[in-house]
Amino acid sequence: MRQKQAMEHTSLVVLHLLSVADMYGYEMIAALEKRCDSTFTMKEGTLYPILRGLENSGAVTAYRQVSPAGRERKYYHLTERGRKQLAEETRQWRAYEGAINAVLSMG
Amino acid sequence: MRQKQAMEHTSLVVLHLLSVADMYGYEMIAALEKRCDSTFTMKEGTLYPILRGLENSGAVTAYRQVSPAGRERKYYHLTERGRKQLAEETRQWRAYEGAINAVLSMG
DNA sequence: ATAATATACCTCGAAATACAAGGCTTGTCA
DNA sequence: TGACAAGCCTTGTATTTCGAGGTATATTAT
Repeated sequence: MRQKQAMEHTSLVVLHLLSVADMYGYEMIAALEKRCDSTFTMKEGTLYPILRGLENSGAVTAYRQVSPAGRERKYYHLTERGRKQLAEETRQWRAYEGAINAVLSMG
Repeated sequence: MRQKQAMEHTSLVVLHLLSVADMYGYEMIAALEKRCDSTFTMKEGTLYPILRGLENSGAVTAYRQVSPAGRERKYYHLTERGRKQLAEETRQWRAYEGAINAVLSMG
């Protein structure tokens, strides 16, 4: 049975995070966990393939940087193309949300 | 490529429709199309397996009835168990919606 | 010094979901 | 008669997510 916690709109969320600041994978997972009060948790097995896809499609670029602590991190940066994709996915989310709520308000 | 119109929360929507009135499959598709202004369209290949699952799990019961026009229709009726499932799925939808919007309001 | 834990990245395979594309039957209308 | 709408259904495929691993380095506890 698939988890009910399923993320479903992963790329939208990832793109939005990167519109705020460049981030690395592990950081995104922590940021999400905090921001949505553990309503869902993005799993690494979900995130990293998504990031690779976004990189391949040109929505993000990546660069490696060593933290003060000495660990290497892979930062992702949103491109102009990525911003357009974010705008489009946000629009689609609003439409989807509105449609579900329209149905739920029936009766 | 999977459609962007994906329904994702099919059972929630179906359960809610049936909380308003007993309905048959074809009718649900038309009702949804109308209610959410064609934002998404539930496909038959999606709906009928869902209905079968809900029936198997006891969330709905089904009965056949012949319309005035003479065509046979399979009506679905929401059970008490189905109402509980609807309440739970609605709660989860609200949480999910809130969490996504919390992330989108960052920055 | 050594063990354990946290940070940080990644991959593979299984399970779930939705849809396209069909099929079947009966009724209506030209 | 033929075409189309109503109405139900199934199979195969593509996609998505996640569980469960693996690897490596730095910190902390023992």
